Amino acid sequence: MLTIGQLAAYAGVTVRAVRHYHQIGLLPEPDRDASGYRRYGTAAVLSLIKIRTLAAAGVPLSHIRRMLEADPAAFAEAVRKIDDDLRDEIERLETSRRQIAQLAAGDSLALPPEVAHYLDRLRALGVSDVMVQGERDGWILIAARWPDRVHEWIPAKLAELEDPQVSGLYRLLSEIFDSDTGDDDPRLVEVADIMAGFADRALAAGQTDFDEAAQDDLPFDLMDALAVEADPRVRRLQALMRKRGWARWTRFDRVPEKPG
Amino acid sequence: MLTIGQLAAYAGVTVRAVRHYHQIGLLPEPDRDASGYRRYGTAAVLSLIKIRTLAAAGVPLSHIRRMLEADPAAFAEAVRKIDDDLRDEIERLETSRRQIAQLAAGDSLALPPEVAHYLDRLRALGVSDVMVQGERDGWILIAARWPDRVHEWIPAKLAELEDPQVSGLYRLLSEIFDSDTGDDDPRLVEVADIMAGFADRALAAGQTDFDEAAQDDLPFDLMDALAVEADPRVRRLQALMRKRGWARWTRFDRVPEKPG
DNA sequence: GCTTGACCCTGACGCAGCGTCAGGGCTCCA
DNA sequence: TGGAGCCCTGACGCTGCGTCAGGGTCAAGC
Repeated sequence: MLTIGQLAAYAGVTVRAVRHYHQIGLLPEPDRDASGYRRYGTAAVLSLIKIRTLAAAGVPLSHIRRMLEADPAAFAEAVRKIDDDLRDEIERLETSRRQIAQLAAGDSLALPPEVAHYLDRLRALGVSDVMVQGERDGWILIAARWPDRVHEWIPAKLAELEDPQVSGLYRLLSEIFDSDTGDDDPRLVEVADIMAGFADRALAAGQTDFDEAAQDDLPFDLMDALAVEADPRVRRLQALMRKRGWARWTRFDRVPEKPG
Repeated sequence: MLTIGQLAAYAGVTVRAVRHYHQIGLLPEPDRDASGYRRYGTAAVLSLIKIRTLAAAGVPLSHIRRMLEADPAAFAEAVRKIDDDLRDEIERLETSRRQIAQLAAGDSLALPPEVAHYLDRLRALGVSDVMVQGERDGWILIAARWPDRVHEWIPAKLAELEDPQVSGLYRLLSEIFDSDTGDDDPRLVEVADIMAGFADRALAAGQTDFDEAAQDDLPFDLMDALAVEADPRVRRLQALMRKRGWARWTRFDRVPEKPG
């Protein structure tokens, strides 16, 4: 006859676990000896080993109870379900691991790798760190809203960067935001003119690279707010754009709003 | 400005989760509007998306807090550790899954597949179901004690079964246990003579197939008890073996005890 | 102006599977 | 005879929220 400590050691579990199994009725309470100690026989050892085996495989204790008293067919069925759950869980963890791996580089926290590449390209074109960080935050908002569509949009954005006018615009914005001027900086008007030009041309070409998904205004509202928080002169830019017939600021070079 | 519901929906978490993050200080409490509702800005959206990304990867919330305020080097280090943990966890689950797969067949619950094969061989030799089940339970005890060594011992046991005397002994035992005789069944003496013969020969040949590991008596004590519980006539067999100089019953054909 | 439904608030308990005291008794060995 | 190392019960703690309970608020339609 074994004590609870010997039983637990034999089965490779803790004493506390055995008592827990008693408490929830998974393992029957054995008889006590003269001093009130629990004493276990072989049946308990075998049961406990089976319980440990299933529990180690991640089977919930409530299922284990049912499995141990089930007939072979029901048992096999339960095993199949557990195996399916395990497969799903492994898959989930592997997905997490891939995301975590990308996350190692600072930029890609919560961002797919294509976006990180796009940000690198911006940096290479001479866009300032502050602006790249703003772009990154914007893409985090986009990726959270349309995680599956980012990989469609990024190539178009990368292609746009090949246009010297576009990259020039980004650099010009960088310079403005890096400088300490006020709302009266004349370069703001210059920027608005360029941007309105892009937007007009895109509209004429029927170009809608953020397409129907962009019906949802919220992400763009947030991005506008983000931009204003990053630099208050953006508010002036928004006003200038409105005067030129464009409602939002962040969406201007993505999907044109109907002028008005 | 977003309400808590809008914020949660945007980040893909529940409202309750957001409130929980406030409670543990992971996400700062925002300002309230006139009616006491929480109102969130873009910073909260970005934070929450990052938190969700890390949490979905299984990072404990307590770590997330530290990570979000860590410098890039410490962050990268933390990410590496998380990745290691994920790898270990995946490994563990895959091991579980392999065990679970074996467990689909009734016999192999808590048993390695070689043992299941050994049990099948016993059945094929005409050993009764009851005896095979007894053997199975014995091997569960063995496998729990020396999980790494079972695969060394099983081939020797399989080889022994090739000896017609051994398989004959198993069948004889099967017949006895299947019949309804008492302690005076003369076949018990026959069995004891055969077993003692095996034990003597094994001792002479210096054969110790359970070797030093078997210093630990407990598993064999349990197996003896198991056998007695399965059939009380085993007690008679034990007595007969003792008269022939062998202390235990279940270990007789595994490692010979020093006669005494 | 009033209702209705969908939000929001705080506070509190529940869940799984034990770990970990606290405060006591038993046993065995030197 | 004393101390180490077992055993006992009872109770709280941990994670990451889900889920009431018992309220107030807001926007829309009547």
